[in-house]
Amino acid sequence: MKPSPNPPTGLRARKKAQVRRTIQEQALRLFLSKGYENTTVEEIAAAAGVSHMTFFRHFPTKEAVVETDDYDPMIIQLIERRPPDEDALTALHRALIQGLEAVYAGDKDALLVRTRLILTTPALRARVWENQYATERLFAEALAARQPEADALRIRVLSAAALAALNTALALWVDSQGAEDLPPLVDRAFRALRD
Amino acid sequence: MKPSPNPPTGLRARKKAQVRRTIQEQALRLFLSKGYENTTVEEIAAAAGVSHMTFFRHFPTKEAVVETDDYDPMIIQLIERRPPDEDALTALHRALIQGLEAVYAGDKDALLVRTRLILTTPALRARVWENQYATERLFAEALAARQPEADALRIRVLSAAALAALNTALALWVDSQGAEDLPPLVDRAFRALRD
DNA sequence: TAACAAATGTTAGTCAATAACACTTGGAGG
DNA sequence: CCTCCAAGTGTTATTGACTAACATTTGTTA
Repeated sequence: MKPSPNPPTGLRARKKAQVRRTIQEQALRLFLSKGYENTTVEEIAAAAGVSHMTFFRHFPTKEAVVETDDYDPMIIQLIERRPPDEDALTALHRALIQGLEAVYAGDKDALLVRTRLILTTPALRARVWENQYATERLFAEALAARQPEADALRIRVLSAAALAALNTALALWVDSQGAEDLPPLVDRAFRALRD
Repeated sequence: MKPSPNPPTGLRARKKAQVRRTIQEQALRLFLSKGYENTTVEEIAAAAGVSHMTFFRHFPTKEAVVETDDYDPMIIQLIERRPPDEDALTALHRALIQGLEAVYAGDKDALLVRTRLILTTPALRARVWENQYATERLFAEALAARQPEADALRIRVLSAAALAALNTALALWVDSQGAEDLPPLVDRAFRALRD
């Protein structure tokens, strides 16, 4: 049994990753040009030069092809590293801002395009919120690890509220076509939460 | 052109309402006994003695059959009637509690069963959140009507956070099997929000 | 009671998703 | 280098949500 701490790098694995990337690119291109609902999985697969079965072997659902890479582990780490005397809401605020800066710096335009697509497509919005339900619980766990004394209801409410603040900031960012900068919007959203 | 301020009461309308009710009852019964995913629309329709087309003429999707009657208008009214000098978050808190008491008093057990079904079924959870996206905006509008001076971002964040608090309370209520009372949980959730 | 319209049924589709089975090809050991 | 295994893919068939077109039943209303 191999330890396999890092992914395989053989030709086979490279091909697989390439197919996955191609599917994702073609899907995004088609969604943006003719809309999510008007694009069939069959079309995406054809555009990527594979069969629809290959599509579903790489992505469990049509929605999954739009999903962001999972930022949760990064944010969780950032939360756990906040100073233990820091208020729970502040810790969430700072951790989210730190994580966001990293993503935002490299990806800004792509992030805007994809976020707009998601927020304007009901099926994709629903998918995102479903993910956030899980994220909320991870946040709550991370907060509990920091402060084992804390009230369970309180940290769950604050986790949910923090994600709500982030979502609102994202919505306004998309509304402004990216004219406003995202991190300041998130700051304002958290300040609104604090009264 | 008739004003039609109240629904028609003829035999036809009564039959239609009856069919709708029967479909909803049979659907809920089947969902609870064999699970949402394991129940097909065809089965529900057969149990209600209609064809699957009639099902879809009464409910746009399979998920819609579980949806609560729309409480939004009531809550909106309650928000708008809060004293104008009251803080936005407090207004949301009081309005939600008032609306909740009304629903809770009459419906408690049915509410618990249906809420549990929804929270344990991913497809239904997603549907609820999609609705809450709309509800959030209605709340924000109602708050803006009360206080035209208020910051748009702030009232949207607070609306989203209020719904997050309500959701968390509902989740804990379901977790406790209804042993805890819901209104106090909502109160605690809002207090957590206020720091 | 005749005529209209609302409600439902029948039938035939589309599309997402899954399953079963066959095929191609990279990778590891001899 | 060759062989064999398994990962990756293709083909085909099926289920289930949902839609469209058209026919049929059944209140309503004049």
